[in-house]
Parts: sequence; C-alpha cells; structure tokens
Amino acid sequence: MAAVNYHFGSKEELIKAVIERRILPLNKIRIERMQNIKDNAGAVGYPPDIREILLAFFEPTFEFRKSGSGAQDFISLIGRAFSDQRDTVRELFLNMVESVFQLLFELLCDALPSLPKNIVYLRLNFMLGAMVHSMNMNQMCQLIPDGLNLKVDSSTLVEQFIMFTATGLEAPYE
Amino acid sequence: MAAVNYHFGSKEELIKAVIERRILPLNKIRIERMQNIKDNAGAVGYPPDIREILLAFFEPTFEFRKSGSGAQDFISLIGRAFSDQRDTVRELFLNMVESVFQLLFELLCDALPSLPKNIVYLRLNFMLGAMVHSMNMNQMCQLIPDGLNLKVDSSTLVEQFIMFTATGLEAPYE
DNA sequence: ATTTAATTCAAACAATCGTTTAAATCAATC
DNA sequence: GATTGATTTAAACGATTGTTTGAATTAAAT
Repeated sequence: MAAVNYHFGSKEELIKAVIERRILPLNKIRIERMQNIKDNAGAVGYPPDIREILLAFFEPTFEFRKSGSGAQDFISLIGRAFSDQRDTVRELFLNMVESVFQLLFELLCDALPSLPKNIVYLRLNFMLGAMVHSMNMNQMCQLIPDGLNLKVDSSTLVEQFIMFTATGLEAPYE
Repeated sequence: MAAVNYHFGSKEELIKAVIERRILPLNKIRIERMQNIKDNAGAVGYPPDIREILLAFFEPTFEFRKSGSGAQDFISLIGRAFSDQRDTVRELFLNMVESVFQLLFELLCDALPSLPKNIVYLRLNFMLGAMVHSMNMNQMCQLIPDGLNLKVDSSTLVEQFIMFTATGLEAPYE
C-alpha cells in the first residue's frame, strides 16, 4: 500500500499514470487512423466516408477491451469518469482524450456537410454514450431476457455499433 | 446526520427510498404510455410504430431532468449506477427498472419484426447508453468546441434523440 | 400544564482510507 | 562479504464515513 505513495506520490498521481499508460497508445492509433482519412479526403477532394471514420475510431476502441489483463477493470474506471460529475479521474481522462474527440468531431462534420455542427455534436455525444455503455456491457446484463445470445465478439460488436450509429448520424435532422 | 439512521435505518435504505421515490412515478408513466401502444397495436393488428414507442419511453424520461430540485443530482446518481459494476445502488436501480426495459424491448421487437431479437437487444443497449450519457450531458461538456450552442431544451433533445436512435434501430443488420 | 411520544442534536464509536514514518528487506557496487 | 541505495513492509497518524447512544428539543394527548 505504501509503495504506491513511494512510487507515485499520491493516489491521484497513480491514477493519472494508469490512465496515461492505457490511453496514450490507444489515442495514438485512433489519431493515426483518423488523420489518414483526413489527409486522403483532402487529397481527393471528396468528403470522407462516415463508416470509414467510425471504423477508424471504434475498431481500436472496442479492440481495447481485450488488451491484456485489467483492461476490463480499466474500462470500468473510465466508465465512472464519464458519469461522475466532478471527479479527479474525470478531469484527467477528459484532458487526455480532448484532442481525439476534437478530430473525430471535425471529420464527422466534413462527412456530414448537410448537418448543422451542433446537431453533429449532439449526435456525437449520443454515440459516445452508446460506446461507453457498450464497453462495459458485460457486467450490465442481468437484464438479458430469456435465452438471448449477447456474447458478441469484438468484431461483430464494432460492426453492429457502426451499423447503428452511422445510420443514426445520417438521419435527417428535422 | 443521525436522523437518517433514525428514519431509514441505514444509508443503503435511504438510497433505496430516494430511488423509489423518484423512479416509481416515472416508471408508472412510461409503462402506461407503452402499454397503450401495445394494446392499440394488438387491436388494429399492425406492429407499433418505432417513433411512437421511443417517444412514449423517452419523453417522460428526459422530461424527468427538470422535475423539481435535486433531479440533476439524482440523475448523476443513476449515471453511476449504470457504470459501477457491483454497486448496491446499481442492484437497487436495475431491479426497479427491469420490467420497464423488458416492456420496451418487447415493443421494439414487435416494431422491428425483420430484425433478430439479439440485434434488437444490442441496439436497445446502444440506445440506453446514449440516453444515460445524454441525461447528464450538462456537466460533460468541457469538450464543446468553439461556440457551439449545446443548451438544448428537453423537447428538442428528445426530438433529436429519437431522430438518431429510431433511424439507427431501423438500419439493416448485415 | 403535564405527561408522553416522536424527532433532532451532539458526542462518541468503530471502520476505512490516503498518507507518513521508520524499520526491514533486497539489489547492486565496491 | 560489507556497504550503499532502492524498495517493500508494518505500524501509526489524521481525516472521513456510517452508525449508535443518550440527552435535548419538539409536538401531541391527556
């Protein structure tokens, strides 16, 4: 127990280190893939494809669920950071993902030029909520009715997630 | 402080009472409205309309955000219950909403007869995640880029939420 | 007005948590 | 192998939390 303070100085610094260790590599991948799309779109002059954007962001994200032991616990931690309203974890996490979300937002705006930006932003938030909930859905399911097979592997989860959200994003807004 | 234990016996019992006081009336409304749709659909022989179902469920839910003082704090509490993995609040809450979610699920299955039930269930969970996140989005927004107006009133939020999720629910699944 | 019950208040309690301290253990260098 | 530095362990500390206790206060009934 005391070793924590010896190595990290405080509980908060430990959490920060944990989050950084897990998030930074993930962010690197997501930004890389999204930047590729952005560059490519800039080159050919067409707006980027929504499903491509979503795949670039969510494939690494959902893949992350099975990245070594403790990943599930880490996701629970982030889940709390999302819903806790004034938490230290929350601040740490949000500062760390701000740029990634910003890039995702820009790409979505480019891909959906007919939508007002605040509508895109609203739908982005719907999507992020769905994501957080899906990430720790494993433990959420005492609500499973009857004999439904909900043990979906990561790839079909991403597939279904994108199917749902992409279609939702493309919806008319009035 | 001691009055809590005098009246409720324990912290947990207090929380239970708080949740019951807020949730039960809301559930009553949601079930009533959904049951109406179900009965009506049964009478005319057509499957119920998705947007009608979603409105029946989410209009009261989002309306709840401005139901007296403390509503926002209560929503934060529930937000945690959703993401905490083994919490006492979580158990209490889930037991209390199980039947409502069950009814919503059944209605959605009726409205989307071409979709496998486990796909409907998956999408229902996407939707619930989006809902939880939207409910306490107020405090979530330090991510607002630039000068975006995100102060949406309840009715436009419901409207936009349904636009997004209904379209997503209707998406093909392969 | 007095008695009785219900409720609130103040203090104390054990338990837990984050942190600090000092001793013990380990590893590496001379 | 002794010495030095790094790390772990065990104990203690203050602060906080949920609960209990008994006295003080309030409200109601006689």
